Amino acid sequence: MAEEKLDTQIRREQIAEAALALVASQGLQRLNVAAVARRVGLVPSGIYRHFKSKNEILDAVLDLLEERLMAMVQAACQKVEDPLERLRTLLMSHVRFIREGRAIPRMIFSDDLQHGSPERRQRILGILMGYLGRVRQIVETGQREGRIRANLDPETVVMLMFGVVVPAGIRWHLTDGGFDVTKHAERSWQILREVLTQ
Amino acid sequence: MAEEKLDTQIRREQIAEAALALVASQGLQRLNVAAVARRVGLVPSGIYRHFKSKNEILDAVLDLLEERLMAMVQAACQKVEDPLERLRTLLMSHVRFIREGRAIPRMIFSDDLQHGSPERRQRILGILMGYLGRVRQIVETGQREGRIRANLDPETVVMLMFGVVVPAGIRWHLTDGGFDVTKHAERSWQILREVLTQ
DNA sequence: TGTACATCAGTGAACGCGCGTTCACTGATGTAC
DNA sequence: TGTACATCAGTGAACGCGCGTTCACTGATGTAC
Repeated sequence: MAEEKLDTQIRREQIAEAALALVASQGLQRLNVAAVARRVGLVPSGIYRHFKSKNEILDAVLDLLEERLMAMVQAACQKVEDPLERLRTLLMSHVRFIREGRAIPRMIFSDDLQHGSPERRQRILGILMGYLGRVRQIVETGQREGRIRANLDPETVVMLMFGVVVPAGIRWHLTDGGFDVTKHAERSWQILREVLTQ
Repeated sequence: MAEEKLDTQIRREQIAEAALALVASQGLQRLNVAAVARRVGLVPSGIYRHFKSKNEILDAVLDLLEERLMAMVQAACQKVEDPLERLRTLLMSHVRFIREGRAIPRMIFSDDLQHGSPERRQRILGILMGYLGRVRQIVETGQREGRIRANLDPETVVMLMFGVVVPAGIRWHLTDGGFDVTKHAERSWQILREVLTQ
């Protein structure tokens, strides 16, 4: 089945990526060892040469997830300077991710994950808070620079941004892509922008 | 185990309620026939006197869910007249539900459910759209009455409301109730209200 | 440069657990006479 | 009012499937001499 023997380092990456892709397209519930194995061209038991358990794979997936979330913020910050534009860019990145079926919000909201071990929930919370913290920094910078109204609670603003992305993702998935996430994000942004600046 | 023999009609209700409560407190993943049975004081196989399958139980739970969502809107409409106040009341009802651990948002967002049969996804989408439609009516009424800015897209407004509730629920669950949903909803509402009226 | 050996990724069969579901049986409840 | 019978909710044992995981074995790769 395997085309060639590969170093465990490489396989670990392949496996984590495969698992993430599976979660993205089919949800956590359908993430099973057999499917991951198939995707990397191994037999199920072969997975255990590289990971101790399915749980360990999930941890690796969470690492990937965190990496990507952070890269997203970083990219937005590098691309544009203005805080408002950064927020808008971030929003649009999320929209792109949703449309490309890349699991970011999907995992954080999954009940499955939320009911894993306390350590895992802690980890998820950490990823979420780390991300929200970075976004809050953008908001706070905007307030200091006078681009965003100073009398708004940054935390609430961040949650509102979050609230544009998540329900949109849910609806997009439920309708099999029949919900126009882009349009929704643009309209929501227009409204949010108004509140933030006015 | 059973304290007494009960009519299947009564048992069906008990079972559906028990299942809903389980989903609310522990998530869909931990919803199993044995747990439901324990909760109603039956042996697992006893469940099958009243439901053909676990899937049928899930359908009954969805019925309950729809009922409660709609009752929530209805209650808000009966309680207050002003569209803005209705929206606010609705928001606060959701907050209460989250805090009381009643599964409403939890199920609609569950990946598990979203990857059930196409019929089930259709059903969930139907429930969601039915609910959002009712909320949109409130918004549109507000616009006709001049209480809400007419140049806002009602659909987007509804999604923003949705966006206040969902992420709050997620964060509340992740932190085991350590996130102040009420405060978040109040602050969000202040901001939203500003946009809606101004 | 060639040979012997160690390492380790990959395989397939088998195990075991959780869990939904079935089935023959029990016994309480309600009805017919 | 009492007795016989039918109905049907409840039970416990057992089954079967999915799936994560283990294990003995294979064979390719790379290293030592």
